[in-house]
Order: sequence, then structure tokens, then C-alpha cells
Amino acid sequence: MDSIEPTGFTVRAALVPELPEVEVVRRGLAPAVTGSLVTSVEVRDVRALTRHSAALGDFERLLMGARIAAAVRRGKFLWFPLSGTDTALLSHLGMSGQLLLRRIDSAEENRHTRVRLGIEHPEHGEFRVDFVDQRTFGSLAIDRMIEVDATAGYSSDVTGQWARSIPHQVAHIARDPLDPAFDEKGWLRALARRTSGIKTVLLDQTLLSGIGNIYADEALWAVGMAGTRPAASLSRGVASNLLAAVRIVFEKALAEGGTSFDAQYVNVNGQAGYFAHSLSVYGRTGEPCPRCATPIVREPFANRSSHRCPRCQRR
DNA sequence: ATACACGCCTGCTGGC
DNA sequence: TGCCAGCAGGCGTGTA
Repeated sequence: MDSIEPTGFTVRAALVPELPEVEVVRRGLAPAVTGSLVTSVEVRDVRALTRHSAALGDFERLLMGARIAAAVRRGKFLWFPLSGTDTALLSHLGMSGQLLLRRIDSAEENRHTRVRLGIEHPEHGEFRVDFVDQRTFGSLAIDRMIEVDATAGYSSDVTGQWARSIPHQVAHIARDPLDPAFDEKGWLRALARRTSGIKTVLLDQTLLSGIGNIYADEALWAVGMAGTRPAASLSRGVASNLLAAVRIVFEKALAEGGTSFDAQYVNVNGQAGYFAHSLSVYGRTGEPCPRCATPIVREPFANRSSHRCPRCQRR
């Protein structure tokens, strides 16, 4: 599925969705779903609802006939508040999830479609939204919104009433580094208390959200730091530089991901869900470091992998 | 409070 | 040719 050009730095692949990918999905869906009525709900695989609590009621019944008020994201969580209720349609794409917007009469089919929604927008007309997920780590749910203190903060790209509440399941997730209200000083203080490696801390969604294995490796390469370095050993200045690198990596990926309505239909490969990535170390084992040409190494890390330039990122 | 192992899941790849 | 181990890895849970 993933294809990597052997001589270049650009990867066109359906990699694990992290913050930029989820934000591209959000931007792609927002114009069609905002203000739309949910006209049909088809659950093809109940495993796609593992995040849904039956105690709240039946997923289909709660969603059918609802009107979507907004498309909101924090970190890798994306949700759609439902007008006139204290609930939202919540999504997490997991490892391989996609939310694909199609014309209602589109012939596009995917064998991993787990949930299909029909929606009707008052101006743009009818669409369907397919939740496609090969590895089924992703999930949809109807979740109750809980009020949040203005100072406790909340999410990105939201104004007005939707900034006052957050799905229950997202309450423990920290703001992401693109959120203007992200608490950088608080993050720096948290770093100083951590004995584990900086990469582990970057991946901790309760401290700072949106980073996964790919962008953690990329940001660490950008600042020339090994992920095993104890988090508490970073000076405030170095930690700030690392955070800046995370933001740059994210912004770059966002720019490459496309932000248009049409991006949901067709992308660079003509296959929705794919994404162009310019990666320096992730998945480039044995290839030359873009900075010093030393071969990139892959190392075991917490039951997965880390990619690192052994020269630029000395332990 | 913090740290870390584990299970969940499908499809592809490489070695024998 | 077939079989199987290994890999991709986010997140919630459980344990120390």
C-alpha cells in the first residue's frame, strides 16, 4: 500500500494519521458537514464503534436525524457537535482510519468501509461520509460533551459556543501545539519532571497532543537529538526549540496535505486518503541522512521503531 | 504520580 | 509453492 520513491525524499502513502492528517480531514469535511442533516446511518462493522458506550443509547438512533454543527479537532481526535444536544459524533482514526467524503451517488467502494453516513447540506446537497478503516484501531462514537472552564482550555479552530465543551473521551487529552492556547510553559514544567526519554514524552497525548511515531522522529532529527535523551535533561531553550521543530514539521505536512474541499475527493495519487510526506528519517532506514549522508538506522522503541541519524542524533 | 508492558487488528513482506 | 514470523503502531488498561 505504501510506496516510497527510492531516490527521493517524498513519500506518497497512507501513513498513520497524526495531527496534520486529521486536520486535513477536518478541513476537507467541514464545508460539507457543517449545517448538514444526518439522513442515514449504516454500521457495517460494529468494531468501528468500540469507543461508543451503549449506556448513552443506540449509535444509529442517536445520530439519525441529527444536525451537525461544526467540525472540531484536538490532537488526533475529531468530533462533530450535534445541534440542540449535549452530544457529538466523535472519531479517532487510529492506525488506518479515513473519513471519506463522496457524492451521494458516487460509485466509489472500499472493502474496509465500516460505517457509512448519508448527509444533506442545505446548500451543497447530499453526500455520504464513509468511515474506512483497514486495521480497525479507529472508532466512531456518540459521546457526551462536558463543559470546560475557559482557562482549562480546549481545542483549535473553534470559536463561540463550541469552545465551551469537549467530548468526555477527549477531556484528558492536552491541547496540541498548533492550538494558540497551548500552554508551553506548562509543558516545559512537565518535561522537567519526566525521567523517561524525550520521545516517550513527545508521544504522551496528555502533555501535548497530535504527535505520533512519524513526526516524533522527524522533529527529533530536525533538532539533532536522540529520542532516548532524558526529558528532564533538556534546558528550557532546547525544549522550546524542539517544540518549534514540531510546529514546523506539522505546518510543512499541513501545507503538503492540501486543504481544499476537493482534497477529500482526489489527492496526488487519485486515491483519497493518501498524503504526500517529505520525511527525513522516518521509514528511510539505510538511506542517507539529508544533512550528513550517514545511513539512517532503525532501532526498537517501545514495541515499535525509531528512526535516527546516528551522527546527527548522538545518544 | 509515573513508567511501561500488553492486547487490539489486517495486510504485506521476507526467509526458509 | 506455502507457511509463518515480523512489522506497521495509537490508545486504553493493568500492574508495579
